[in-house]
Amino acid sequence: MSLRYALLALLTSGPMTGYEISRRFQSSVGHVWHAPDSQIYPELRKMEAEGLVEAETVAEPRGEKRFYHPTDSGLAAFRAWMDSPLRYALDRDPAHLRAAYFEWADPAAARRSLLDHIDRFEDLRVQWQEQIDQIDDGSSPVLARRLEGKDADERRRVSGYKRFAYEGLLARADAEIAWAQRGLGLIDELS
Amino acid sequence: MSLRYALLALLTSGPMTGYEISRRFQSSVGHVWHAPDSQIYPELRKMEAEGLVEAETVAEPRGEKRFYHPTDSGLAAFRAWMDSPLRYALDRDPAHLRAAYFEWADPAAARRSLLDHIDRFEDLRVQWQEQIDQIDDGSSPVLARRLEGKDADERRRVSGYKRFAYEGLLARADAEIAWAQRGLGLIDELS
DNA sequence: CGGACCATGTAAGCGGTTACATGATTCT
DNA sequence: AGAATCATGTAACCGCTTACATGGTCCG
Repeated sequence: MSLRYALLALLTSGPMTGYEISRRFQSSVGHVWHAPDSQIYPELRKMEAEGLVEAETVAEPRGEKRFYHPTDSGLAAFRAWMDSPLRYALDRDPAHLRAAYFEWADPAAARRSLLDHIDRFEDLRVQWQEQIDQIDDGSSPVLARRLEGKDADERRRVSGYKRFAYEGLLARADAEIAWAQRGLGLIDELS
Repeated sequence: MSLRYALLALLTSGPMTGYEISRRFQSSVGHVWHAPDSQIYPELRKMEAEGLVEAETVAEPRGEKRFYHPTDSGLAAFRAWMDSPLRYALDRDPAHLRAAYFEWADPAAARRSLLDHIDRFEDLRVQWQEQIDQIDDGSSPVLARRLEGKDADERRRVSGYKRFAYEGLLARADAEIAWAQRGLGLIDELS
């Protein structure tokens, strides 16, 4: 149910075609709310049908393009969601589930699970750090558009919250890596 | 797809009736893989149909009870899962999604989101700490049954991995709380 | 001319959520 | 007698995954 809010969040940075949405989604808000194209396009249509977004057709050198933007009611829905209580997903964590029963795994396989865990979060860590660097040096196109025509205070707010979100992810990655590394030691100790 | 492995994990501690499974699930493996009764009972039937678990009917003072236990093929499936690569869920994190766009929220609502986040993880922290305490003082019935008839080395392994899993969750809770608290400061600073 | 990128999806299926439903037994 | 716990689900729905599909355009 948050997909539409993720899409609205993206569209508050400016009008975009469906394709731009799908690409920019991956490189920005998709880091906190993943969605494949096969979900994005149908959801956009539903949102259009419900009047949350609108497409404006603009003539282009060849063909024409449809630029989506949030409607007033879309912005209102987004703000209402921002002010509503959060709905958390229930805990479902395959890595910790498995770790709790490592006595049933081959020690080598248990080690592999933890090494995969470390790899995964190191990869994510790099991606998230890149996002933070882009926020800091202004090289994110979505954010740059979002900051256009804003005063210094608003810019600080907008960038500050993006940075804050990614810092949280980074801290999580560090915690996961540290945990998995402790686990490697534990396996050696116990097997 | 991990539900069945969570159920098998639970059943490796000893035979149980459906009802015992559903209760004990909540208080043990359910902490890392949540599932409601409405999912557990049908899944058990499917697993029975596929020969992963078997129920033994035992006469009781009044009526009779069906005690489920994993079959050899169930244990093999569980071990195979333990040794297979993990499948991670894609990132979908409503709290971080929202935090990244706090400039669209009323500052009071943003604060409330973060305070809810802190509450949630403090509650979870308490639950997880209780689990760790129960592991340490032997007061977890599921774990106690699991340790029956095992030698000291095996006991250390079984308890050690359970503890390790919960420690990871605890560290995560701490990180989430610290993050949200930083966020409260940030909101004050920026608004 | 061929490969990367632009552009936009459909369809089947499943895992999970939510709401609802029922009746027996044990405890106070 | 009434509440809590035992005991076991069904049904509708939906968000999401996976696999597949198609054709245009730009660049080297």
